[in-house]
Amino acid sequence: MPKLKKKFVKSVKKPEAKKSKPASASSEPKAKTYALVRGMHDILPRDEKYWKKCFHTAEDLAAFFQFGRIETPLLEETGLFVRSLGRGTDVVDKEMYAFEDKDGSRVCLRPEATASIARAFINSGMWNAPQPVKLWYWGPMFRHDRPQAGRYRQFFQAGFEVLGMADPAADAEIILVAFNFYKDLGIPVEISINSIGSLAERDRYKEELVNYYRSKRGYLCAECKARLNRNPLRLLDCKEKDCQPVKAEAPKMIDWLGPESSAHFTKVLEYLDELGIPYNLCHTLVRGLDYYNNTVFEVYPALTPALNTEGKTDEPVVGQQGALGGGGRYDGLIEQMGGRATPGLGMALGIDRSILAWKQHNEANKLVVAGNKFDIYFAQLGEDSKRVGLRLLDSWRLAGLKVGFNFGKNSLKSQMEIANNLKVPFVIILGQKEVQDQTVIIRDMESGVQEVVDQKKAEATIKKKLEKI
RNA sequence: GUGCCUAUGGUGUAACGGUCAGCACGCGAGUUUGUGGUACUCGCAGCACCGGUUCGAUUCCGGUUAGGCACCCCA
Repeated sequence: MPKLKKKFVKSVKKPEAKKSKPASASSEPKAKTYALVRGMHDILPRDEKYWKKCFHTAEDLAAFFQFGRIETPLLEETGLFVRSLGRGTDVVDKEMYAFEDKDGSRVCLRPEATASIARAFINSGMWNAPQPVKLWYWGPMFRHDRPQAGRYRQFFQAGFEVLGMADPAADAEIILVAFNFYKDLGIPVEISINSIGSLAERDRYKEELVNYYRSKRGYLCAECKARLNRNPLRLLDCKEKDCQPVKAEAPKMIDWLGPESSAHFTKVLEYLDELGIPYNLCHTLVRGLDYYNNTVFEVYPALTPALNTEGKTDEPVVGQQGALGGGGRYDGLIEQMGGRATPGLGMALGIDRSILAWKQHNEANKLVVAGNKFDIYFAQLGEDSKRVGLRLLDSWRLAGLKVGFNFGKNSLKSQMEIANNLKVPFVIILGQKEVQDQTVIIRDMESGVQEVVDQKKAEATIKKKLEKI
């Protein structure tokens, strides 16, 4: 019987409820909604704590290592990247958001920032500044790649560049900054490092590599056969099983370094040893941008131990294909871009990816990143207490207190609930009575003890109480 | 850009060729007209889109879009 009743009530109620709603769905078609443009993503408040922490970590590192902040435009002349990154690189050939501006000039959204920084260095005569010039940046980059987890068409990079310093100490310093970024965030990473020598050395090595691979042509996958002509260095990237033995025996770049490059690389590694930064010598690490020489490195998330404890099959860890960050030396870039010959190097950290890896690491290890913390919560009752309360809130803001509040709530109960969820130690309550008496109630959330305090003394009282915790 | 997989409320998920698409979290209101962590009640919110098969499709098929995986490349 009760069932029937319920049914009956519902069937009567529902249509009525629909009618009473402000002329909606039934009568008028819903307005069109817009989806995100492919490869774009919103960074939502729920992720704010991660982004904030990343930014502050980068900012703090920049401050300590004395990098000055630089922000270059998102829009640059297309030629800037064609010249610096090099024709034939995927970034330039396939992934640029390039278009014609209204005056017919060819512009594009920056796919990376190093080229812009080289331009800015030259444009603003930074070679006259005390050397080295150390710069850092934070901002979105654009590449028209196929989106995947941690791979967006608009993505954020934090980058650090050192211009005007050839000393291998600079290489070590840059790697140290990258390493510290992850260390400070608590993301375990591995550094892969290699030296690709000078242009001439690299050319000689390429020749040798091609010769070697030609002799093994029969064992190679189709893709590698194509790479042999198109981009020999990429042969070293091949993941095809059959090519692995060939790869293992392949000549190594470091054996083809001249004495200068070799000494430079050795010193970089010595620095890293001294710093205790773990690294993997990676003979197959070559980078996709033309401007690099000598030291190149990449940062990878250290594989978290698989979740095999509960009989789970070792599924691949998702979204960990790419490097979190990477960089290297580019001694020829400034000159190539029309400036005075200036050595340089830098690296970029992929923030979106790093946060993804960070979240995965936290999830695997049951770690939680703290969000906003409040010292106190302010609960109000009635219009008068909102009016007075807002004034009090603002005075507490000036006093440096972090106060939670929600004037959209009218019941004390719901405000207490919020305060409880925020885990604040104290709640300040202001009702009609307190407005008249010019007092407030201070409630200790743990003990439940409340005291009435003069409004003028509230700030001092709260501060004292907070100190005791 | 190539190949493959996936698509259920804001989130995580369940079920089904056919009576109101279930649950949890969340959010809102209340039980308590000035007091939190529990409990209960009520409410909010969904079958991505377009087409086909069918008496009937959220379920089957095709396409689109989006997401994911591998490749490619890189951050």
